[in-house]
Amino acid sequence: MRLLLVEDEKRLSGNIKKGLMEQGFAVDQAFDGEEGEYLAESEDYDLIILDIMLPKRGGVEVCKNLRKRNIRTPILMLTAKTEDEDVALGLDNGADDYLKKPFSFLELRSRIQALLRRSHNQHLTALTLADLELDPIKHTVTRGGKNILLTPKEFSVLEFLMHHKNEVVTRTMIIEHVWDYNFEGMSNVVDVFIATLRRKIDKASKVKLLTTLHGVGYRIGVE
Amino acid sequence: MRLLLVEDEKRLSGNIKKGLMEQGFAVDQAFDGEEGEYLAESEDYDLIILDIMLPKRGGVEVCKNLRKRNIRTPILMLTAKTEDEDVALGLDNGADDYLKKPFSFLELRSRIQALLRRSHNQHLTALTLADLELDPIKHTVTRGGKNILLTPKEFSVLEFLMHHKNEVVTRTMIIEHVWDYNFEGMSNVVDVFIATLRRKIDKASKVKLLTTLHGVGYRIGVE
DNA sequence: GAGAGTCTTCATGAGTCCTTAATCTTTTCG
DNA sequence: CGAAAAGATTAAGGACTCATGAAGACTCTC
Repeated sequence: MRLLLVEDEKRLSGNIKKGLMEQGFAVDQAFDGEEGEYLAESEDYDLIILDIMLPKRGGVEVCKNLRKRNIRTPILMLTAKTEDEDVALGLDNGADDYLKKPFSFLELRSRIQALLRRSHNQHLTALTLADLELDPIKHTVTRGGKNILLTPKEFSVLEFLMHHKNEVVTRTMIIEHVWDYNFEGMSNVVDVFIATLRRKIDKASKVKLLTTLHGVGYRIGVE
Repeated sequence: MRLLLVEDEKRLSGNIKKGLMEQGFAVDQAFDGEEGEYLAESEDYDLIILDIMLPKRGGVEVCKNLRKRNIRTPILMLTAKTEDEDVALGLDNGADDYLKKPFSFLELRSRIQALLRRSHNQHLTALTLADLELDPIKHTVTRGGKNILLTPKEFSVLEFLMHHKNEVVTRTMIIEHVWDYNFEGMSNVVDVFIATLRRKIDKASKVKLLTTLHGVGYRIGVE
């Protein structure tokens, strides 16, 4: 799950990012409106968290511009208490929800999940494929009832694959959704993670779920 | 003892939370009806304090929806004096008691305790996991029959973990729930408390109940 | 306002995970 | 078939994350 956080207070931004990463989100940060808008346009996020008071370009304007260009990613606005009129303005200009500062992480999390539920409709429920099950809330994976321990990145990769079960997924798609945009190395990271996932998920079972599409990418699904 | 507080006036909500935490309750806050209902459904509380006038979804409706889904957690409604008809409506829809604003903290506390006493008589609430037992009413913890002395914070952390046994719990979740922090000052307090709990609970026993999920958080449960 | 108990921060060493790179295997296509 | 490209697999370092002891800060009680 990929998320853009546009917030200029570095300390707050860092803490939010940390909390969300613990939940398994990949988080990109922008520290002013211009940068935020640019990223929101060029990358593909599941959700945008947008502060209203921002250097260079205000949150409301960013929001408006994005909607104008037909980018429909859910937007959650952050506002200080003195910016009440801006909230209304933001909602008028295409924001989906707002949260007043200061807020707790619990609040933020439940807003995010509400928005994701509304847009994707799926990200909350357990993902299953044959006897493989991935529960994004409990953060657990089982195959045939047996618990499988995955590292955070392994979990994210698998989650992404499961969201696209029976579809072809390219390496670039995986990189773009699981890693944040700071990632530069054109390497075989993905291959390595696929290998690990195969070892942990497919090795013990006769039915192999992970298949390679030579020259294209990977696919998870029953043959 | 876990408690959900659904109240949109941030100042009032903050004060109530603070007072209740001093009494040893763990308090989660929600600031509108939607969020409150979501939390009440997904978490497991001993009591819900529910304001009637709420943004997005009124208290009466929340109450009704929860009962419809068979959630029987005791509900204490808060009402302004002008909302007399709503009180009746609320009680009809499954609320257990109400309190008129403004109220003193003493009043609130005695209502809460009355409700808790009533519900706890109906089903016993000690949390158990293998030979570990935590009694939120007596405020005691035993492992293998042996009494274990915990400080208040240690007790709260353990209680939170026990409510989510076999689930992954992130540091942020623990901080949010046990401490009255927002985001500022994420330190390694949680790590330290986990270490202490390990020493007091797991050290003497062969079966270790507390496990670390690297990069994610902690989990209590038998492997 | 001294002292006990509790909470929080800090520093260090231990441990795990991520990434890269190098080598081996499979697939593709002339 | 055989060469070249793509993929699989493994191992090692460096980066990041945790565990824990100890010291300092705080809080309550007397």
